[in-house]
Amino acid sequence: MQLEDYAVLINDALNRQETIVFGCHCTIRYSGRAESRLSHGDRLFIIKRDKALLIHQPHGSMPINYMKAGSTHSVVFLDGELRFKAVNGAAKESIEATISRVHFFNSASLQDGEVIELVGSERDMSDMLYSNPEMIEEGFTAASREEQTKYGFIDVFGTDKNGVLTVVECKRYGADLSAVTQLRRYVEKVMVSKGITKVRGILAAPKITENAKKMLEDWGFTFISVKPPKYLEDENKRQARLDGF
Amino acid sequence: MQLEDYAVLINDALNRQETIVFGCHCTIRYSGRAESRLSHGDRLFIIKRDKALLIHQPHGSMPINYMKAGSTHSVVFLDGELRFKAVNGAAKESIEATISRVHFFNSASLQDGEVIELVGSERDMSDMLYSNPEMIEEGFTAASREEQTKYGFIDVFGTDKNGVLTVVECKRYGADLSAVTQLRRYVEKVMVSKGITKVRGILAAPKITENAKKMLEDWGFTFISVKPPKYLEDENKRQARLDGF
DNA sequence: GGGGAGAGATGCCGC
DNA sequence: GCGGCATTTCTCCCC
Repeated sequence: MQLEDYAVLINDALNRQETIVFGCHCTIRYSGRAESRLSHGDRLFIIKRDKALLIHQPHGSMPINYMKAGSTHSVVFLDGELRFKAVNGAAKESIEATISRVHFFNSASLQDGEVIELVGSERDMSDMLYSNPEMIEEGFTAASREEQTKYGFIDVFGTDKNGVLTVVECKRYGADLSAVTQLRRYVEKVMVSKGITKVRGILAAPKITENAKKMLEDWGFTFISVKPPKYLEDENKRQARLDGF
Repeated sequence: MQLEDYAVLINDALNRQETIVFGCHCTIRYSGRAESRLSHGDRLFIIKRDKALLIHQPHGSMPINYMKAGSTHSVVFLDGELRFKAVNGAAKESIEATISRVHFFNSASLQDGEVIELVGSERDMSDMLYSNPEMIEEGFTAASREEQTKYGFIDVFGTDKNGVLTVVECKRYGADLSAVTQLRRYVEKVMVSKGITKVRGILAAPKITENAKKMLEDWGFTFISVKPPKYLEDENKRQARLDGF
């Protein structure tokens, strides 16, 4: 297979809306929101049926260059090399690659309409706390859950055992300074909206950094250690127990 | 090629540290920080030489499941299907896929030691402002740039024409509420550290949301519209000018 | 389409 | 390793 033959192969596959994968030796230039150059090396190109483009180096998790779905791709053979060009008009972005060798190539009409089911998000965490307010604090009453209240996107909003309005902010990961400032912003908004000065803030997360804890305490807020729920893990544990018998 | 033959192919390629790509019909389960399930459909599997795993649906920019570099992968043929398993981090995370058909397969020893050159980051933006303080304000004097001052990671720190201490926070994208709270946090930290009450805050970004602008003004801070630098674009423009003659 | 916030965020750099 | 923060963040949801 000659290098120029891949131009036909790629353009045909693009027209057929196939998923395209090829490994090649190339240089790459990107221009758009930022700009980048990448000198000679082996990379993996992926073009999906929705015309999303991913260019990967042979290491690392993230694409080294990419373009969103709805882009326009073309390949021409010129001066003994393939000139690949991707353009996203809406985003005013473009990628140009000069390909001097193709190591392998494949394309196929992949079909997949499935949507992933994911458990353990922050939303699941706030659902859990809303349904089990005693996990927040003894005597806590949950009033609203991740609803667009006029106070903002508050995860859980309610009153403590003393009837004090309380904002609960959930983080599925370790809480940092920005989590505290976010909570602070919500608490201040509730205070201004309600015209009151006593509003509590609770940060619920698996853990919290030292600096964030200090800032939290400076503002009189409370930290509670909560992990996001994992149904499948619970299933596995139950299964393990059953298997034990 | 029989389905079971791919087990040998994949395991051999793993041992040779090749970059592996294959399209297949499968179901996927993930368990780790969160948990997920994905029912039958066609997907693209990528395993890199550093053992990073990416699983893509035939649409969208992001992998539907993934595992970081340094994972352990294995494939066995069982009950007429391929059982793929990836494990990482002392078995804290794992992906299991049941593959009922392989549409295509490729592996190759891709080599690439190049590092991308990228222009237009926030760092480039703060460099630009530090070197050209008149872009911030007439009469501005820049004292430090993105240094680990005892006040935190302040992008540009200096004094305005009246000698008032000023914190400049850069955003390469549109500034939002969290950008304002970040600036606020730095300003407050400088005020406490220096024991003074008059510290200015300037937010430098291409644009700012309406709510963020309101909060900024409530706090007496200033917004200036600055875009991140793009050398290549400048080059192109210069080239276009030259071509015009 | 803009705004706001999460993500199995990831990756980078500094201490 | 943790911490703090940018990212060509991307994606989703809601107004």
